[in-house]
Amino acid sequence: MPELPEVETIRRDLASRIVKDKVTQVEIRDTKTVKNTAGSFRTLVVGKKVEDIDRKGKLLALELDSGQYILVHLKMTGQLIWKSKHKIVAGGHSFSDSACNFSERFTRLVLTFSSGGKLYFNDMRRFGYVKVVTKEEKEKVFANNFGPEPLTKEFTPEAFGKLFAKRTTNIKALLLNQKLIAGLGNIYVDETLFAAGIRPTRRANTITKPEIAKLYLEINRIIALAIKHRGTTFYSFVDCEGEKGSFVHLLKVYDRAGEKCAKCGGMVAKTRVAGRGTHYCPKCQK
DNA sequence: GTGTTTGTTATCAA
DNA sequence: CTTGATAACAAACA
Repeated sequence: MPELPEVETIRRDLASRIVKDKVTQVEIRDTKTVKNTAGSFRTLVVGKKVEDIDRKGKLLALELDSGQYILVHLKMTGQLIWKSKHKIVAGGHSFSDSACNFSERFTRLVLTFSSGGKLYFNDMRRFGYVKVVTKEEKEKVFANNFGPEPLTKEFTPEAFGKLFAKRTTNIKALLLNQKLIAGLGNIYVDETLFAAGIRPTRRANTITKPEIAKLYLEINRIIALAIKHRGTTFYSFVDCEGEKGSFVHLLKVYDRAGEKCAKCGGMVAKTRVAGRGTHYCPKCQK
């Protein structure tokens, strides 16, 4: 499940590899993945150079030298894998580094670049998508669909605190809402609530000022730490070289139901909150 | 065959 | 208009 730290890892790695490179070929293997018609996607992308890669929350935006953007959302099982020229064996369907777990079984789209490298969009579940949009559309999506993002100057304690005042929804649903805070998903919501000692079921307007302050700090701390560890690999997340993220080893509650709580030695519980599997310590989290 | 996994949106209700 | 709650989607795996 790529959340902010995973998508940021991909953004950084991919930018160092494909910025200033030009798309020479587009291979659409699954038309559902591409939100434009196949013909227009090809026309809008082939011959264009990637100028930069932007991101908001979990959404990537590849800026083209045409001024347009390729929006890329990985949803649950999407992957962006880069194979430079020297890693591609002639024919393009097998790779010199076969030890890595790359498979084209779920490849939905392949972009070939001037450098000879190829970018693979893999997505087992087919929730993810790519979509070419104008600069105006990209800016509208970034502005309207996302609240402030952790670790940015828009994410202030004041802005964060305001979210709680009149809301009666549970804190977990609030943190998962991308329009309120950009980038958190199921894993990091469970982890930040554990770190802050708050139960996922607590109503937002019952969270105290000190708890909000603590949660604010923990969100920034955990997201920064997870980026440093190149994200969490659960099912299918890998970076653009096919490598797993190591934050999975630092998870305190996610997928640890029945194990000992790292703080109190009690047992981590699992329930369902906001329609999602939810992990927490009944003793530490009030 | 069944239940489980989750990011996002549609839909309906209040 | 805002907010909230829930289902639905997709597909593989145990």
